[in-house]
Amino acid sequence: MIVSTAKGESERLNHEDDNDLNELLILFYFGYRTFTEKPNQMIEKYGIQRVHHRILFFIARIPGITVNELLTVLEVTKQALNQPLRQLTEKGFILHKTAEYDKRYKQLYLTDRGLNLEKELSKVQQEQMKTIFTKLGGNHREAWVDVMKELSSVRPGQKFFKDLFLTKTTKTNPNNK
Amino acid sequence: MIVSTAKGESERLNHEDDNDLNELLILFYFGYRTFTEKPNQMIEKYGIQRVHHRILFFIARIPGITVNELLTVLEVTKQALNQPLRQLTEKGFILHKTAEYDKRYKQLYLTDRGLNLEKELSKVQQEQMKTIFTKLGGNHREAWVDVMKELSSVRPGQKFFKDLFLTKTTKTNPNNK
DNA sequence: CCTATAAGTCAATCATATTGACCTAATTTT
DNA sequence: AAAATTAGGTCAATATGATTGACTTATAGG
Repeated sequence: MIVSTAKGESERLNHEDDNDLNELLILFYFGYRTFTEKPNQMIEKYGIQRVHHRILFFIARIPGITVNELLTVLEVTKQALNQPLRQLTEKGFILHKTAEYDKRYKQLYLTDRGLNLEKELSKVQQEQMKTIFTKLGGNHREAWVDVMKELSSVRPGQKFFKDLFLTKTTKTNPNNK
Repeated sequence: MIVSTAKGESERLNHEDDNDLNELLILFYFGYRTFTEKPNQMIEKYGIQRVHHRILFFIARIPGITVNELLTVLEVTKQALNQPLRQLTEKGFILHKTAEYDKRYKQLYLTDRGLNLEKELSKVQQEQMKTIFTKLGGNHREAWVDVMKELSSVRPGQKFFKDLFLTKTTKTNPNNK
């Protein structure tokens, strides 16, 4: 059973009797909801949603990413990306420049407004997790991250992001052309 | 950066230089996708989706749960639950009995077919996570579960589930009436 | 010139979910 | 016994996020 404790001492629950593995779906379903709840509330007033936050997140980490690269990272179709991208542009959170090395490519960047919002959203999520890691102490952060990385690392979008990040943040020309 | 490793030895990444907290959204977004991918593929052939799996999951853990209780656990409206519930009944995965203690209540149960499917789905998810926990070793499972429980425990649906589980699995009469 | 690629768009459809209104049946309250 | 409440169901409209498929424009390159 998942039982929350008020006392710090009994923080570590009985992991033997208690079959952790029987309630994995609960941990992911509710965990994900908690993780996205605050950012969702914050962006609501701008008329944007989860998908827009994800887009801001990735453009923030790979400035100059192209449309095709972004949809490969997100593992969605261009039709799914097109509208939210246009909305973010209209609302002044992102801008795009035609690539000099190839005018077919559109490179995406955050505006100051976009940078500020993305920072706020990331900050809230980071502090929420930091609070938990601090409370639990020990190697909880490292262990949790290790497990989540194992899950993430098998995704094509994550792998593509990794490669992009390594090249785009170390070279001037985004496509090595 | 999130970088997967092939070598077991270098499994534990550098958590100091590497700012884990800067890529939390990636861990959740891709992690959740990996966790749900296999069950999604398995249930596709029955014409059911994620929401149906969640329903099967909770009925399996609280047999005899009523419709209102279930939608409180899932944190959705009755309109959102109604159709998938009907589909699961039509496809022979669940059945409902009118409660003897109050004929307004409909108690939900899995059929043998539903029980089998739910077991298969849970098994796949459990084995996927077990593989990771075994690979990483140490206290990775306990630590990961602790963190996810912290996130989950704040949700009203999780709290309600916890209470339901404690009463429904220890008493004959589901509503203590 | 031909072909491929990047980006955009239109249309139809699906899955998931919401708010709001309204209904029936059963139970509880007054 | 009548009135109010509760559990469950349903209809309609709408929103969000996504898909497949078809088609267009602009650019690049052999």
